[in-house]
Amino acid sequence: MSKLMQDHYDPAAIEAAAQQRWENDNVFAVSERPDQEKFYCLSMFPYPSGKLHMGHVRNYTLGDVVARYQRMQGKNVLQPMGWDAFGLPAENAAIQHKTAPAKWTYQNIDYMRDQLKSLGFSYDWSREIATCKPDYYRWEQWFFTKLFDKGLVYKKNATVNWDPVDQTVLANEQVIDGRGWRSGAKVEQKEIPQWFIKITAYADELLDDLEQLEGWPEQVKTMQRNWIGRSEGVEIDFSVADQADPLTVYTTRPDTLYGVTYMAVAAQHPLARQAAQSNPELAAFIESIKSAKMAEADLATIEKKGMDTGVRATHPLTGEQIPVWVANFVLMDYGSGAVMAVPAHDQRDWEFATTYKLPIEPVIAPHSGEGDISSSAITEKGITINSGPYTGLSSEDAFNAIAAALEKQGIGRRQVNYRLRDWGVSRQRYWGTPIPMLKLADGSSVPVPEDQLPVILPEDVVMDGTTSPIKADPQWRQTSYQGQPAEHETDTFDTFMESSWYYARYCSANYHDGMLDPEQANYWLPVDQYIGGIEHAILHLLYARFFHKLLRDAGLVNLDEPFKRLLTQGMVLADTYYREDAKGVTTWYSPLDVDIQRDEKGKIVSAVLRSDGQPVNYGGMTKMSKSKNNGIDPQLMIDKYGADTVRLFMMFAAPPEATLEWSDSGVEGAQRFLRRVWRLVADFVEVSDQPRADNWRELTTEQEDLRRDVHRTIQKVTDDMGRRQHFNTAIAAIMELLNKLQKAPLASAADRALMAEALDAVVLMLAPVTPHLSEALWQALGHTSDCNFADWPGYDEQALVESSVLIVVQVNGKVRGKLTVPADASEETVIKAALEDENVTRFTADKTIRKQIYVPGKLVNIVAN
RNA sequence: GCCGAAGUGGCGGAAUCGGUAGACGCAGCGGAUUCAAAAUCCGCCGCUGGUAACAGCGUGGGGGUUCAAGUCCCCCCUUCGGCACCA
Repeated sequence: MSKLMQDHYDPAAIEAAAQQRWENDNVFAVSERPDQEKFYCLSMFPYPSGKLHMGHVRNYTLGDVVARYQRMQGKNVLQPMGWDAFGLPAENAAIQHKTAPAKWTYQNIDYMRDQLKSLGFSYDWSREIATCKPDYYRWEQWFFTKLFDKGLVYKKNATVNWDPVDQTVLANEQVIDGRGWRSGAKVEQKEIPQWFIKITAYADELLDDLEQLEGWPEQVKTMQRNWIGRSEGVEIDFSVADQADPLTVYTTRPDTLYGVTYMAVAAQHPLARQAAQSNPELAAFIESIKSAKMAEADLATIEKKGMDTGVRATHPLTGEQIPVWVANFVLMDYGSGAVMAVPAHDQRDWEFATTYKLPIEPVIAPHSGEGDISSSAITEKGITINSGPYTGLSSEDAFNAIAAALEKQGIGRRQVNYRLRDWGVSRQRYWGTPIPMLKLADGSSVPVPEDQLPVILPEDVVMDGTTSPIKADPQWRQTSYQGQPAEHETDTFDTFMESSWYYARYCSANYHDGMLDPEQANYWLPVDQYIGGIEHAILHLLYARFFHKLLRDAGLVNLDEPFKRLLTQGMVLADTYYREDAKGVTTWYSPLDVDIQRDEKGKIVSAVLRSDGQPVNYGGMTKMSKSKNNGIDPQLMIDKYGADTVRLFMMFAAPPEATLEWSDSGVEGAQRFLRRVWRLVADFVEVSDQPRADNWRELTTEQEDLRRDVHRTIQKVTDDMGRRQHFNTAIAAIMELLNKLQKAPLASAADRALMAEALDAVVLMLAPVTPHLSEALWQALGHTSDCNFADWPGYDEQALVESSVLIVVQVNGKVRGKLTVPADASEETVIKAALEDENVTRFTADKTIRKQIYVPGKLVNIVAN
């Protein structure tokens, strides 16, 4: 008999062949088809840092599985890919390698594109975007000038976070623990003119529309709600002696107004500066706290410091004189840069008052009656005390009464406040989109006229390590505006700008007449499934949602939200191993270079470095990182096992949201399974010329059971992949079925028909995860259609019907027996049989039966004592 | 501190709506095949006791609800992620 297919699974050969066909035939390029249901599947695009890491592989495998599954559901699936190509690493690499950021970036893109192709992802490459190309960023510049015209852009001279390593300004949202989120350098304070976009104008909508996002994890929506931080309070004016302007503060607790014992202002507050002019001690103090870290995260943990300015404010209701302090925990940029302090009912104020021996005056009796003002503040609401005419009111009533009184006197206003601040988009970097603004001789700023866009960033530059090449080049800056000399803005945009609208650009990636082709954008949008790391839960996703609303208000798209369903994938971890030398210096070793030793039960007892046979310490499972040398290069794994094996392992080892622990032996197990699938098909193909039954009417009990298993598996895998997105259990179910199929006979015509049906289903169900293998096996099974677009297997309700069921019998909740009964057996019959079970009677013999619980088709519980 | 998620065999994980805890895989052990090895195949595999049938225990800890709890409620511990006194 001739060999119809190779009996050995050779991933390298079949993967290359499949990928070549897909590329040659442009299989995954799509266009709008109004008659077909569309599905837009998007994975967060990568920064082209050099090569793919496992986190990318996981993210893009998840996306590809979803895209391929939806394609097999008959949908018109768009799955694009591109490059978040601007960013600081390119500048650092350029300095290090004495090359230009552009060149480095383009080389990385070329390499990583090949890697993505070698993983078999079904992208429409005709829509590839690189954000550093003028035909992308020109529209971002254009849109910014439109926002300027609408009054949504403004410039302000503001205190900003200065990253001394990256030489750049960071938004507060981008500062983590007082350090730059990318460089890790300690952030300093600096005043620089900045461009801002008014995201706060959309705060309410960004908050309210979260409710529309039913396909988003609740956890992410909660984070965004907290980030926006809407609060309702009152703005109160405190008059200050010898000052025309009052000291204005915002509070959410006007009910505690009678408990104000001091005020606190920021170091940069005009009142503090003025007081410092005649008070050298105060000036020195202000100088000392100005250099301190000012990120909100750090404010929480720094030691609270303050000094009395000598200035006195007047209490708006009692007329009392209140000392004004300068304090290091008050931010000039947040609200008015001043707060009223109520130490009895605010923990921070309490601690500060305790430190500086300031009075603490309780004005609220808490509802619970608990709390001791000598040990901490009482923040609970209650009934007002010591509050003049407002005494005896509930906190809520006091809030309203005091707010009304202040409003009547014109010294207070009810106000909604947000934690969210406007988006500072200026960066002092070179490798970014030039901000399309011109500075005129009179110091004013105007947008670059539309016919002069794009403002092109020169790519052929030399980096000196400190100054941006466009800042260093006076020629580049010079231009004219309406016949007058003008200067280009030399700052560039925050790279979150590019990633805030790329999802929309993909819909008409090659459109030259505008930012978006609204017709194409409105066909594809919204993104039906967005997939990316949980670390983007706030910043990127909030900016992208904001940008979408801006695009909508510009008439470019017509929906409120860009991402319908969101999947946030967990990190990829690996084992860490290290040694510490005599000086306490730690060296980390790659898990690939370490051998594990186990005891007879398989428990790990020691680890040695393969090169010298000496022991190394185990440092636990942590996120793959360069610093711990535990990154596993995806390329090595693809070369060794093939893309399908890597993809299968990634999907099988953990559910998507959980962390994934890398395991070499787990990868081998994945490959073992694929070899078994291959061989089972090969064995079946050997008998493919023998007759098969053409109906399911005359099956034996064994054949019926097997067919039921096949259709149950289809049912489960369909639910797991589509609704639950638990790909690990889908794969487990397929593995389970394969174990049964391997034991099934091929002797009769019915056996062979059954196997043919089962193998078709297995190959198709695996296709989203292991597309190359499935394509090869689909052909081997005699199909001429394209596996990528084959119909997802359906299940036969008839085949699922079972004639008998297993009933668990419990006595007092403990399993004491199992019964197989006809599926249509009555409750009485089942309970009777349960009571007669030999092991059951052992536990009921000397007891009185009190109760019998019957869960149809599942369980009987006999309660006896 | 607050918010969120989680804690299950030697390991990764499963148990989807309160109904057999440990599916599937890894590791391990025993066997077959082999000159031998790899590969492959078959079997065992939560802990304790027992030849076994079976029994007791068991889902971070402690309480509770229920005929029945990994799942629900209360308290506590630990880990991870996010946030940072929000005026």
